[in-house]
Amino acid sequence: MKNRIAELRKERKISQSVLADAVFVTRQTITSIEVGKYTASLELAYRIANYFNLSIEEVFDFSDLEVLKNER
Amino acid sequence: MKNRIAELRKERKISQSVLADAVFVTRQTITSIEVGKYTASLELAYRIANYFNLSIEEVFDFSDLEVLKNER
DNA sequence: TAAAAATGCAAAGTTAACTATACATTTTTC
DNA sequence: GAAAAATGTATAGTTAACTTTGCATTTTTA
Repeated sequence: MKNRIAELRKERKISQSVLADAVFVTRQTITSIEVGKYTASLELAYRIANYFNLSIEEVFDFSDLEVLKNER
Repeated sequence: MKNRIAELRKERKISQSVLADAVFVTRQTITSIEVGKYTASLELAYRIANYFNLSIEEVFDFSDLEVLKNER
């Protein structure tokens, strides 16, 4: 799943380490999620969105799941 | 983490099985999430919220995480 | 331009989300 | 009131999120 984390970090000049500490995970976790190696948990997604004062839907891109929705 | 899934299901008279099928998980997964045995993944949270035409934040209760937010 | 900070990336280990199966109890429907 | 549907709960197994460690490269700062 795609997300805007790297983009939001750069806009606000926040390093991976600072974000990682703020949301209580390791830098490696932030990196992995940024590059799409895996998807954030719901709690982490919320913490990240909240850190940027955005909703989860504004940070994470669910458009690749819409297909399944339309298949219902 | 708390959520409004059982409540939303009952309002709309949708069984666990029907919801499970609609969001591509087993009934056991829905049950476990409803009773708080574990937290939904981000993708599943999105699918469930979307099924009810709500945002993730409207279905899942993150208030137990606010503490951490305020500690920043 | 050297030092410090930030990023990239990789691998092994742990934990939590989810599946599959199964059976007992409760609720709904006919 | 019997059958069918829905729910509760439990357990063993798989997969994916996340940690930990470590080191190499790039970018920033003094």
